[in-house]
Order: sequence, then C-alpha cells, then structure tokens
Amino acid sequence: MHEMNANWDDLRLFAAVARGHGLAKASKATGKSAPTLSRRMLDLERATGRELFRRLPKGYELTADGEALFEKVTTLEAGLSTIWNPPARGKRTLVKISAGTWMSKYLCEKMDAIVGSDDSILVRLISAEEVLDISRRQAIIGIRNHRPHQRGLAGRRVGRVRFAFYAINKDVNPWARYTGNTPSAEWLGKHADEREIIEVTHPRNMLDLALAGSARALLPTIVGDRQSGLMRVSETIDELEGDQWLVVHDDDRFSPAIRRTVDRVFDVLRDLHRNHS
Amino acid sequence: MHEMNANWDDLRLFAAVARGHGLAKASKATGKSAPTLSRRMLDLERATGRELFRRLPKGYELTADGEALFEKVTTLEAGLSTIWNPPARGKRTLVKISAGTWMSKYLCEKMDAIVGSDDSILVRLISAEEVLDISRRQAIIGIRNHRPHQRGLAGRRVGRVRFAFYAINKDVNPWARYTGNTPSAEWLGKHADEREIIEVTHPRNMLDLALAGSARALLPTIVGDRQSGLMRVSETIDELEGDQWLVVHDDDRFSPAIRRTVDRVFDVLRDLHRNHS
DNA sequence: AGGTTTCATTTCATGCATGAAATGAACGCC
DNA sequence: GGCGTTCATTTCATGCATGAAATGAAACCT
Repeated sequence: MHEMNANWDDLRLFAAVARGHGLAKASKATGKSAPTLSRRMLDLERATGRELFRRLPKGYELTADGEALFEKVTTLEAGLSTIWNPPARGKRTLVKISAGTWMSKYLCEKMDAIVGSDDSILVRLISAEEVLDISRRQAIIGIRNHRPHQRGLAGRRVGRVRFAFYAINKDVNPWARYTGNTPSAEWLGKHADEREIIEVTHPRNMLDLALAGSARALLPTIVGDRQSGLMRVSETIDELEGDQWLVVHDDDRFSPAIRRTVDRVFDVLRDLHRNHS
Repeated sequence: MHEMNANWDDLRLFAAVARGHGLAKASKATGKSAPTLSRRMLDLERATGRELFRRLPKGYELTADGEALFEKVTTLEAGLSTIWNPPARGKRTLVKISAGTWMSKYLCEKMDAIVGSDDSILVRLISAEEVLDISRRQAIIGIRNHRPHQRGLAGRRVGRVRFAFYAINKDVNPWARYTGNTPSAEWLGKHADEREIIEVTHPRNMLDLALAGSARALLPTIVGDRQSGLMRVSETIDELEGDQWLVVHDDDRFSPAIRRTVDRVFDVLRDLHRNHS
C-alpha cells in the first residue's frame, strides 16, 4: 500500500481502540461498529507493516510498535485540536438579497426553501427597483437583468425574462403605468400616446389594478402567467426581453453559509424558469 | 460535527488539493475523483468552520485559513512519514508446522491452500509422533490431540478424531502394529495377544501393509475413510476417541503472516472434519 | 461571435464499506 | 458440566460514498 493512499482516518480509530483496550469501547467512542474497527485495524497493520495489537479474549493490547504509534498519534491529535472549531454559535450571517418587485414577491413565497432550518443566516430581502452596489456590500446577493461586468463580481445566469400585458380579459383597455426608472416603465412612457393611463408609483399597484379589472399591467411572463385571475392579452415585447442573473461578490463565495444561501436562491429561481418555459 | 468523528483522511486530501492548486491534479495524485474531492473539501470546511479555499475558474486558491492549515498538515505528514514502512522484502517468515503422520500427509495434499501465493512465509512441515515444544519454538503451529494447558499457548478445536481398523476386505486378519509411543500404538500392544502381528517402526508402513492386503491398519477414520482401496473392518475404538486441536503460541498471533497461515491451516483441517462427519 | 479547452459541480447508477445478525472462543459462576 | 456474559470475527444484506457521465462556467483563440 502506497503511503499517499493510506487512510489517515485509520489512525484516529487506532487511538480510540488503544484507549479502549479493544473494539467494544472504541465502537462507542467513534460510532463505528466493531467489525468495521476490526477490519480497519488490520488495514492499518498492513499499511505500517507492523503488528500493533495482541488480540486477546478480553480485548486488544498494544505491542511495543503499537505503543510507539500511539504516542505519535496522540501528539498529532493534540496538534489538530485547534482546527476543529465549530463556527461561533448565535452569530448569524446577515445575507442581504436585493431584487425587484416581482422577484421579491416570488422569493417571499419561497422563503422557506431559502432559509429552511439554516439557523446560521439572517435573510434581509431588499425589494427595490434601483440596482444596489454589491461591491460596496449594499447587497450580498443580487437578482439582475444584466450580466455583471464589475471586477470581483460573479454571475450565474438564471433564465430569460419576457414582458407582456395581463388583464382579467381582452376587453380591459386602460394601461396601468409605473412612473419609476425601469426598462418596462420607460417603454410604457414611450408607447402610451393618447391611451387611457392610470399611473402608479409602485409596481405592485399595477397588479392591483389588473386584478380589479381596471387596467392592463405590463408584467414579466414568469409572474403574470402564474397569477390566477389574469390572462395574457398581448404578444411579448421584444425590446424588453432579456436575461436574468444571480450576482454575488467573489469574496462572499467563501462563506459556507452564504454559499448555501446562494445555491438555494439559485435553485428557487431556476425552478421558476424551468416550470415556466 | 464533533471533533472525534471528523475524518482525518480529509486532511490528507486537503494537502493534495492545496499542492495541486485544484481538484484535477489532486485527483491524479490521490486516486480519488474530482467530485469526491470537491465534496470532501466541503466536508472539511464544515468540520473546521472555516473557508479554506477560494474557488476560481482555473482551480482552488488557499485562503489565509487554508494556508495555516496547510502548514499544520504538512508538518504532521512529515511526522507520519516513518510509520508507513512496508515489510522488508525477501524476508520470509519461517512457519514450522508440527503434526503426526496422518495429519502431515493430509496437509501435504492441501499445501497449495495453505501457502498459495503468500510469498512472505516459508513453511516447514515437521512430521513427528512426539509432541514438539511450541513454547520453546520447536514448532510455531501444532496439530495436537490435547487441549493446550501450558501458559502462553492458545488452542482452537478443530474436530473429533476416531480410530478404526481398515483393510482391503474383512478377510484380512493380521494386524500391522506400529511400535512407537502413541495412544493407538499402545492400544495395539495391549490388545494384540496371540494375533498374527506385523510390526513396523513408521505409521505409514501400516498403511502400506493394508493396501497390499497383508494386514489391518488402525487408522483415524478421517484418514481411512478417505483412502481408496480400503474399507472399515471394525467399529470405532472408544478408548482412542478424542479431540483434535490447533495450537499456537500467543506471541505468534501478532504476525500477520503467521495469522494468515494459522487461519488457512485451520480452514483446511475444518474442511477435512466437516466433509467427513 | 462562435468554438474549443480546462476546470469544477451536479446527476445518476452502482460498487463496496459498513453494520446487523450470526457465530465462535474464552472466561466466570453456579 | 452447563449456562450466561463479554468480546472479537465472519457472513450477508444494504445504505451511502464514490465515480462515470452530463452539465455549467470562464477563459482563450480564431
């Protein structure tokens, strides 16, 4: 057996067998069964080319070679004792997720899948139409409609987003118009002309108007197609079609807690696109 | 994850990943696949509660925590380098097996199963009726008709041995009598009376006489019943019935080579008894 | 912009290490 | 001597860690 491939974990188990003077006590200490320990000790004797134990009816007794190895293993065990620190308890990682109105709404529906039983994170969902600065840590995770170009940011493409009008039926003609600074809001401003318009200052009010039968709302198809009580009343708008990205700061990929959260947010978003297209 | 259960082998793999600056080179060095290494590094990060790597498109880069751990692991790796010595090559263990005539004959038939491809042992089969002193290492393994009582000897019961007369047919009347110092030889001396006797000074000559049709031979049933050309021509002799034991010195149980040989001899003998009874 | 290469991660099938159960051995007690 | 206990080892079924294959991402080249 080549040195590089010998299982170091057999050393840890060896120490437990030596301390317990046999397999029975070591089995309790390590959570491995006695048959497994028996085999692993034979593996270790083969790897070292030495007889480490006398196998007696009442248990295992170290040989001189075994005593020497035990000393070496307890020394390295002590040296390793500082590396197995669990993360500080009660110290949650704040994970700021920024998304627009429609994505925020969806993430709220799926928050159980994002947080679950993970008590090492504290999620703050920042619902805003403007783009927060991830490189300055205004957000940790961003849902974006552009690929990240900024240095130090990493992006994962989630899917494609299209816009269309939605209403309770085709007879509804007025447009609900959001007056903010988004591509879809700008499109509405450019194409409204002399149409009957109802202006709102928050995107969710467009949806309210549509559901009330008062106006058509320009919504992402992944949102409108899932909304009961509404139907699509136009073709999709080519100008507004684009990709959706999950953006993270490179440095934050190193925290297991953040990695897990990123993965779960990504999964949730991918599900949305997968079930839609 | 509790410290006692953390897998030390992850540390060995960690060093390989750190040296190879990623999973691809470490996979070649360790013989583990990249997916496995990826999972094991995540396991280790969980056990330590630290981010050990930056995961980049071109591979893995150690964090400061990772650098610290790498230093510690290479130190312990160096400390362990002397324990993985393979056994000295070309140095065979001499395994002296002592048995009486009939068991020696049988073991010779089964020597392939005992030695096989095991080139770490050299078997010396000592065929003798007298009992060699295992505690003084005249023999390493003994096939005995008594349970070992001597301190430091360990015995494993193989089976039961019975004696009966064998001949080519019931019409053969002379007895072949071995003049040595065994229980069956003594029994023959006590019961021969005025019978026609042919004396021999070696047990195998009794068999020769029987096969030649010149005499009856008192043989263990496990021997006589297997001998083509002979049939049992008497009931078994109660006085001569007894157990057969495999006896080893306790100290010799620690050598893997001897252990293996003991196990194989035991298996071969058990087969004999199992197929017979 | 499209294609190729290299790397890591995910998905899925399966080999093998593991543990439950059975077995064997030794010891102690009645 | 028979029975019970404790321990280790063997046998057999199976859960899970592993690796093959697929997938995704980034970088580089044309």
